[in-house]
Amino acid sequence: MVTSIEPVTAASARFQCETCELRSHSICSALQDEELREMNQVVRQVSLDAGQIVFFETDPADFSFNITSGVVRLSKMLADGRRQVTGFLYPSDFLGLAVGKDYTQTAEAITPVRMCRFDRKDLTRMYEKFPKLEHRLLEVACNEIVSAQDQMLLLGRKTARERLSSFLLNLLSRSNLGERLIGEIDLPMDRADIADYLGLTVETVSRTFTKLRKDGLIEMPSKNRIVIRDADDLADAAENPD
Amino acid sequence: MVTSIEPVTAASARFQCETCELRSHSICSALQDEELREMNQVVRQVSLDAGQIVFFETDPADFSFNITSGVVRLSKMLADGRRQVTGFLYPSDFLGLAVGKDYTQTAEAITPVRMCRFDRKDLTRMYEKFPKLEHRLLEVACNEIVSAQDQMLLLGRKTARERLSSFLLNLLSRSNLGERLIGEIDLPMDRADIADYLGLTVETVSRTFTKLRKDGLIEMPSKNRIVIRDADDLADAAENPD
DNA sequence: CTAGGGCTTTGATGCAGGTCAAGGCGAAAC
DNA sequence: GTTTCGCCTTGACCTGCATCAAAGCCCTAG
Repeated sequence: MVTSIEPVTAASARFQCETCELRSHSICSALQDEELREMNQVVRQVSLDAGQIVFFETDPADFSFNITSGVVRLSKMLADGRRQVTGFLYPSDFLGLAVGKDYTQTAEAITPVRMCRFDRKDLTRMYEKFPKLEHRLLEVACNEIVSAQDQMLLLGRKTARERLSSFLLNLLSRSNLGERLIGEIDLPMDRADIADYLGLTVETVSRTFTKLRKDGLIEMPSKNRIVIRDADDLADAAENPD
Repeated sequence: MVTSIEPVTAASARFQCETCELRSHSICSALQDEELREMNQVVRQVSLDAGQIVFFETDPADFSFNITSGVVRLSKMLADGRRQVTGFLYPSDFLGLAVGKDYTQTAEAITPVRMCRFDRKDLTRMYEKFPKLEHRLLEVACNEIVSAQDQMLLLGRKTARERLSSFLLNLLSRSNLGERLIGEIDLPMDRADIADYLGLTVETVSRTFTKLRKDGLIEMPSKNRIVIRDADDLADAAENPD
């Protein structure tokens, strides 16, 4: 559950959005200064500690969020405890596209997280006023569909080695938004999260990390730190069984 | 490739949309009579034979479609031929949400198919004129995201038996749009399509059909015809390993 | 500095589903 | 009717990943 909800005064909030460095990446990029100011009227800053739930998969879907810092894990569970992680959200990612009455997955902070929270009713009013916003959101939704399809291919047809390689490459491109790809990435999630994201077990994930390391494709300065020696080689590994 | 593209005269087209029985299910439900008439100016009816490609996964994404009859299979391939079927589209389904320059998957008719084809440029103009249309499309996109997540859970964590049971239940609910669930469904796709959709092999799909039949969960009057004896029992099978 | 606990890795073994190989079966062609 | 051909099913065997079990490795608390 949400720990701290700090209402933002009109003045400070306005200031914040205008100077927000994520503005060009997030859905806010659809809005002009003037329009953004209006968004500010309905946004609240929210902070979560690592491990806290943003929402649970049957909660009424009252809010949407824009991650401003930290990482959020999305997942679905079966009654017997089997879990599928459906995604990891980073700063500038939008959370809560759901169209129905309730959320269909659980969102949990895996690091300390800050985000902008919107009441979905307010957001609906914003859509009507600024169709550009809805257009942008459709764009976001389409991108999500495309990655979901990639993930289906991964889960349905790829080997453990291909899965982990694909995953690392994804993280690499996301962690360097717009910049050139430097070869080092940080893993804020633990092995169980990775396993549940890739449809594997922790043991297989661990063994596969070891193999990639022994094959010289990656280095592991620490458990949560991966250096990619050659992104092209890893891209091969991501699409060739073995 | 598209075989027959029949331009529709303004008069006949107008008539068609107004009396289209799928109107309330498709994206057209967002539009009033007057607005729909305008959509008609930019739509073309397209017919395909079974087996024909609608578009290929690297083609420029110039068109979007509304299926009016038949079934379309969506899929992605790896270089070595492994294939993941990402979905089956039925009448009233929208095809071509892609946001990028190119399609990211292949669409192929698996039965004779008819659809309404839109030039994406025209569609963009329509969005601007009728924001309701874009709103509706966002709704469609969100639904697609939700099913994609269900499919990830299926591919990542379910057993063969659970996968096939889930699949049959999905078909059951889709093939009876809005009506009560009668227990019989038609399988327009072959075993290879099902296998590639569920992340299995044809052999496993076949064996699993046999098991479900022997367990009394389904009957198979013919290869492409399935009778669901008890939807609740099948729903159990869809979420319990074994 | 040492002990404890939670992650991660590694090893040994098992099994669900893949692979390989025959048959079956129904529809279309002749 | 009978041949053929493409799909589907079944059987025998194999394997990649899961499962079960036991160390290792931090990190934190005392």
